[in-house]
Amino acid sequence: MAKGTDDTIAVRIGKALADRIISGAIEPGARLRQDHVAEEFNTSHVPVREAFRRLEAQGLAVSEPRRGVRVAAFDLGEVKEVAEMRAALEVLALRHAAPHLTSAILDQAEEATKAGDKSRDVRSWEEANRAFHRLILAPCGMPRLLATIDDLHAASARFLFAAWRSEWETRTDQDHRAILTALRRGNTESAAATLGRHVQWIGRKPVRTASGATREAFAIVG
Amino acid sequence: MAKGTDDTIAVRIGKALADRIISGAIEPGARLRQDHVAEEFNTSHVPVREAFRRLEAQGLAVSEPRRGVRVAAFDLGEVKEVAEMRAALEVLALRHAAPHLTSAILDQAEEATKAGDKSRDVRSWEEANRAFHRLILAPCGMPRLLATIDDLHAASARFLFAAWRSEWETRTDQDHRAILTALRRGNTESAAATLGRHVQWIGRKPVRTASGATREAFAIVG
DNA sequence: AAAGCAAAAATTATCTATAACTTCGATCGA
DNA sequence: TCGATCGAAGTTATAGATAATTTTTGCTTT
Repeated sequence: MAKGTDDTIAVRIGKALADRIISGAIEPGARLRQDHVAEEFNTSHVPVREAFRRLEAQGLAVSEPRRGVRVAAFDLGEVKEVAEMRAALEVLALRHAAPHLTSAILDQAEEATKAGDKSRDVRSWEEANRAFHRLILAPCGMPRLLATIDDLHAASARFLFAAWRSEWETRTDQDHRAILTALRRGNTESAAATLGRHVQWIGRKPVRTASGATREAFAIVG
Repeated sequence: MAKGTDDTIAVRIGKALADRIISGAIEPGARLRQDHVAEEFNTSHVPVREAFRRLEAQGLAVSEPRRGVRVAAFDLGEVKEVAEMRAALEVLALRHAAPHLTSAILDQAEEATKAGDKSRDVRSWEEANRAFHRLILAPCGMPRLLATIDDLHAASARFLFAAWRSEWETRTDQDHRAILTALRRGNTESAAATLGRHVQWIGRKPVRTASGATREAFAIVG
């Protein structure tokens, strides 16, 4: 992944912090102190503050005036919300992308699906899954829509990593295959319907908490 | 409208600039120079830069590293894109809001519709229209969805003001009435379908350019 | 003239310094 | 002992200064 050595320090810090928040390296609710972050990245706090504004817009951090910014908390409600927004927007994107999909693109998407099925950890599964979605949606040529979907994918990944912190069992993704088959046949509506259902599937999984009790964890698995 | 005297200078500048960009007071493509803005608002450029990041996230400005930020340009393609995103997301919001709609809310929405029909200028029509949509969608209780819709409304308003800079003819909004009637009857699907069509209606209007020629202007009118 | 180049001016991005506000803890009084 | 108040430490927000880059301008050359 290009680390973008040419973009501004603020952007670099923003990406680094986003990565940590998504991966769960920083806990929801944790305070992000500008001087500390600045010191870590060997900068002043000015670019750090700009990075915070970006994270805020992505919904990864929340800021209260004069009281600093913290990593955004989330709950089942937000997981559902993101799932439904993704369903609505990805279906829209797919309808516009479909006429521009080539068999080369669909082959790449199939490769991504296979890579996902082979993944032994969440992180690489998420990467493959995201690649699949991006491949079949990007040809829609709607930049604003794609940017919004990207932010939603970032949120989804966060939910996923929070629930499946370490354990992951390989599974074959039938939905992806069904979507590709429909697209190859030119049956856009069927592909869109499957995609819409697919991204709203919310996986559940019992998780041990620090106190030893078990609770249910939720995440979008698609 | 609350000017939010308690929020940070960066937020205040962001709102003020957003207002100017939306109203067309600053042309698409115009450069936003941080020192000039800072001087105008009697501040340093640090909060100005933070405001720029916000505008960037909203899609109202674009920034190139080391080369400053300019007011975002837009074309018919983006108007269509925003219209379709609004259709997808507002329909989603309405489906969730419908069970929580009270007749008090619907009465307020009807008032907003009447205010829109009476409006003699674009600005007040836009305000009434936005109020209508917000009233019937807010009860969905999905903050992320509502925030995204708000940004799309800002973009819509910009397109509208660009096309209908001054002239405006009053018109009665049958769609709004049909939506309210369906909602009062508890027919959510019918209301959603009408809303989805409604926000995708793109108005066209001949406009004289500076060079004297006429071109077509486009905007979402709903 | 037109194109290319170079120095000057303007502008962005960052750093250091300062002021204002919050938070936390200790002390005092009921 | 509990609660409130005051003060110190920590943190955020903004200002002012500096370095680096881009844009502009004017000159030179073809």
